[in-house]
Amino acid sequence: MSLTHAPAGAVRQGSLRELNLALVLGRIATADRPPSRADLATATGLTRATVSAVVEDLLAGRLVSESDPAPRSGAGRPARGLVLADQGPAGLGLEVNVDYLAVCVVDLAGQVRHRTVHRADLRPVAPADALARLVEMAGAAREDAARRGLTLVGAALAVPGLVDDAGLVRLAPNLGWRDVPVPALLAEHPPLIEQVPGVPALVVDNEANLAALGELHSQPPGPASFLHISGEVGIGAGIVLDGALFRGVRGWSGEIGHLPVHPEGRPCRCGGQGCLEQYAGQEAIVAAAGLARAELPADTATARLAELAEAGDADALRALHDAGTALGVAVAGVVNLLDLDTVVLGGGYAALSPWLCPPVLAEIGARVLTAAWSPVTVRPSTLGAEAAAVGAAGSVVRRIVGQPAGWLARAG
Amino acid sequence: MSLTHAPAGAVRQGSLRELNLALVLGRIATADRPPSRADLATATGLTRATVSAVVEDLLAGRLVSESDPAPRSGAGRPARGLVLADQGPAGLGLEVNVDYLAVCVVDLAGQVRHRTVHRADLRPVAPADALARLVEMAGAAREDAARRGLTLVGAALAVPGLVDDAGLVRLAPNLGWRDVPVPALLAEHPPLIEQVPGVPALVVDNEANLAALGELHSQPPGPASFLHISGEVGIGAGIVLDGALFRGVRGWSGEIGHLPVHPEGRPCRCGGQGCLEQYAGQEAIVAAAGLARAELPADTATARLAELAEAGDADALRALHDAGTALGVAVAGVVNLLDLDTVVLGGGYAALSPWLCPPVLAEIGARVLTAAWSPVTVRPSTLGAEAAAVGAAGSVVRRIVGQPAGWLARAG
DNA sequence: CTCTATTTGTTCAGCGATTGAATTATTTGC
DNA sequence: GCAAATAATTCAATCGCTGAACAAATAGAG
Repeated sequence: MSLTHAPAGAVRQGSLRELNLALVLGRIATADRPPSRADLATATGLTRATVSAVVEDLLAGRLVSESDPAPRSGAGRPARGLVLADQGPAGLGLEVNVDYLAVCVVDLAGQVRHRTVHRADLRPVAPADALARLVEMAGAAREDAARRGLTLVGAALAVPGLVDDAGLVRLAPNLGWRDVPVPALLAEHPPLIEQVPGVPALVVDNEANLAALGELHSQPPGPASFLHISGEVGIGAGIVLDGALFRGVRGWSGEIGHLPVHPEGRPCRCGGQGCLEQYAGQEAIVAAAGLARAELPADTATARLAELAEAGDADALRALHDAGTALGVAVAGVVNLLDLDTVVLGGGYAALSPWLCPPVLAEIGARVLTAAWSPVTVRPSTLGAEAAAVGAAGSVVRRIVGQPAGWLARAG
Repeated sequence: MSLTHAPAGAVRQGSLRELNLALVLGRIATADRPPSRADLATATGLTRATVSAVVEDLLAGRLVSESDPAPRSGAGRPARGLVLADQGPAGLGLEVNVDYLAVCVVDLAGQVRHRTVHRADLRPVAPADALARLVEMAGAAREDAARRGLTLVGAALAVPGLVDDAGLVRLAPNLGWRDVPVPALLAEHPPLIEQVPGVPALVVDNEANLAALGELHSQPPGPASFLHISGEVGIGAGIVLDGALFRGVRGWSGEIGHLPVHPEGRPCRCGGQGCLEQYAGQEAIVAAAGLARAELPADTATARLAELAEAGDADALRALHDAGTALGVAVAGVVNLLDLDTVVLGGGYAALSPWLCPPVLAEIGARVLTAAWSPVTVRPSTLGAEAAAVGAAGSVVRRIVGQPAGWLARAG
């Protein structure tokens, strides 16, 4: 049933204002032009009187600011446009990946206001040391943010692996992490975050999930429902349904890399056989293209593949076509199951999408029952390499936009 | 982001009462024992004063009634228990399937209060005639319901095929239906439904979706997230996520029958190759068991298979094992993707589950990365053959429970 | 240049719904 | 029979939305 879900708990007097604060702020956030109070009233169904009162709260809390009057034709008192404040709360995005550390700061409007990437092979580094370096970068990010009038209200860390509810990294195979208690390790450093009710100080999540969120909130915003596939050494997917990330019962959704595409095919390190990862993972493509593993650091493998394909190298083109076909088989299954109309190729796949998209689309066309009535779009990610860090930071500020009352209670 | 979603529109004074009516009624519906007003107050976080006022509205609207005081030990004034009324609004469930028509009436509490099944081969019958028979059965159901004090407030029709938003049956291959405008055909008959704000008079939906909803609201209620697989001639799945049916972008989710399990295997009538349906569909199992298609009407095929397997017939056991393995490959993919912890085998699979579950579980164990940490349950459906009709009727009354204000506005 | 139409935004009395404390109701146990 | 305990109701106070009137600011007509 797709009913409008009622809030879980009791609805009291104050909830009313909380909900309308979120409603109006959300409208301001998603509008394509700075809306006036009158625009907001007609868009939300509230009276202008209520919108004025709500906006007054938002202005007082410095979540929105008035912009120059938008040029408008016709008579009447000119409107004052409302935009998300470029100062105030901001989100801290952190990412630990196989070959880099990334930190970024995203403001309310979703703009990336700070970004640092530190390239290094993290596999030989102990988790505590990797996190210590990240905290150092985050400290510098916080100072830079403060100079811009931004306050960090929460952090999200992207990790290429399975994370449980408590933030414990159960397994990050390509990083060599196992049962790493990230929150406990980070708690040993001085806090960088100003706590706000309703915003967790630290969220640890799968890199593919956060990259999908980044895509959802990118400019222009992605569709409400799509599948975002991060093709790295492993293959992870973030599933966005109706504008929300679907995490699964335990938060371990999106393991598309282990969808069986050749059930009696190559054995996989997961214990299964014929998993997608064995046919469309980075190592599989590199091997199929005839490139020796040794001469290629992980972070240049896709770039080298793209170069070769661009130059018309037959082995590389065949390898990419085969990988795209395997990917297409898996994607066709997902589309049949979930009836999605958009598939985004991210991570290492983004740069390879000119060669991957055609075979993926071919498999979808052949295997998806409903493709005849409704076309499926397959496109590369709009965000760059550190999409997960941006998505992580964005997920923090989205909480403020979704529940502004917490911030307002703090800021008075 | 798993935020509590705010209602889409403006939140006004009246919404407050609407939301709390739904909150309290929902609590009454899901409680295992009739709760008192005081119980509801502590459970919801509302004050007893508010709960009393809300309950008064619900009693006046005959959505709940007071039950005998629940036996309780200790001092104090005895509580008056509150239960969903066994009179008042009810849902009409309709089902057109290959070999039967079914009609049922479900009351607020989810009890099936009326049920009629008419067995017949519907394939040679024109859609309009099939629907006319169904309407005749529904008329009798309404009279029976009225005698029990029940008012039909909405109907849902289950069809084994693809249905679009407007209720047009795009394609029901096993029934031979194509582009059947069900709402228009039903509009030619006198209405059976008393319109209530917020409850659509007629919803047409896929049989697998509605069967999954039936399982969700069965006694005892199913888990909040699970996959329900209806194994008939085709194989459809209903995906329940966080207590809500996931329908996909266009309402065509759950086409699990066309998940590729042997990408270069048998051609499928969908145009793809190696679809699950070719290995675990009813016809495939029957053929693999060496049973001639002609001697078996569709509705007895699974019964006959179960008989043979029970008797130890080697061909039947092998056919079921192979089908279960194919099903397990597909299910393992779904579990990897969505991280579900429960899979329900319904429809024709329910009776065959003693032989299907073991190979399905084996494939899950071998292929699901996270199975080691979190076991996946595979079990047969608790509802019987006409699960879709019950789920359809249940989906109607769930709307009343979710939005009682509409009914109360009507009933004064 | 002035007047009118038009649109924006604010002010304020009224009202519905929740709250919290006090009150009433009803039973158990001493 | 009385005190303790639990259930449910009553009522003034309060919070936040509404609707209408009003003030502000501009374009266009004459």
